[in-house]
Amino acid sequence: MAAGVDVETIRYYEKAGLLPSPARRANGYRDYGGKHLERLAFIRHCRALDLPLAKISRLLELLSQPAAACDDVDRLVESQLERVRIRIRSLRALEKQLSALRSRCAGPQTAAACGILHELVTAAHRESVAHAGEDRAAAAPVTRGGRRKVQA
Amino acid sequence: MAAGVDVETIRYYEKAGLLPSPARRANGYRDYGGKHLERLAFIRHCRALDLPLAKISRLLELLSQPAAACDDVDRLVESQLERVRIRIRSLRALEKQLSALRSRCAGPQTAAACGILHELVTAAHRESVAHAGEDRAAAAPVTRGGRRKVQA
DNA sequence: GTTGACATTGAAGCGGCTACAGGGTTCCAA
DNA sequence: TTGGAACCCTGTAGCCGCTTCAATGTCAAC
Repeated sequence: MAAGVDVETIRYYEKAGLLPSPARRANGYRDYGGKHLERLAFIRHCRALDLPLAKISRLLELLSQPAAACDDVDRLVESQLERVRIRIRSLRALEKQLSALRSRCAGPQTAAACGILHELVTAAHRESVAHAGEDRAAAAPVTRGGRRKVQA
Repeated sequence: MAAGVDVETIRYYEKAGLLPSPARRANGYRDYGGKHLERLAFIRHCRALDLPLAKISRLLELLSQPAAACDDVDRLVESQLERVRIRIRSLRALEKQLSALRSRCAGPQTAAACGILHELVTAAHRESVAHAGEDRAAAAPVTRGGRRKVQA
């Protein structure tokens, strides 16, 4: 029975402690049983939901302790959902910018006349000026322990 | 003038060949000039558009060759836009799944009774069965050179 | 002179695989 | 029977775009 998962990925999970090491055949080949495959399917399903391996690990732990409380399962799903929504919002903003950018293209040009390149440069410039203003404003109240930035 | 970019990130760009090494002061400190800052701002703006460094590198190259043709600038933006749209679609599907999953939560439970965990396990199982069917179907015509999957 | 916040370098770590080198095994066909 | 393809093994390094760390140097303020 094929599991539909790349071998290297499985071995990676094994090394990472998400899958127990399977029994070996006489020749040293791994021998996966039903339990392994179910566990693997569970992992892949969770990965398809973009859960990080660390959280999946936690879920697997809970699965093996039926009496444990499951409050953080809900929290985990909730926070994952929130992450996904945030990512969608930022990608939508990105999409807007990129399609605006695309509309700057006026057909084959030289680099010097390229509307897209031109827009990228001026947008970058605008932003860097805005940043400088921000920093000047933020510098006044306290010298808080933010990460260091660069001087020119 | 602060550039709003983490120092380590800048050095990373320098090592990666995206930024030229700046002049040094007597004590060895880096001395950034206007050109550097502009170039840095350009890079950060492109990164904000989620362009990979390799593509940004290509754009910078074009910027320094005003006479070059800029056809691939358009293609680059286009393909980036396509990537973003695909990602949005898949994240929306994800959002759906996650919010369906969340609705399975019936308040504090033990792990054994947790609706979410339960759903995860059965969904994973369904999928693994579907996969097995797929593979059986795909195995018939030709043994094409796909990546190897696991046996149980 | 001592503290504290900056700067420098190089190397390692993150996540989640993916690829590759250098071998062994199994199976099928010529 | 031999040869080649297609699988398996182990171990290590690479990918991206940073981030973090350790060990050291420099500089301004108190």
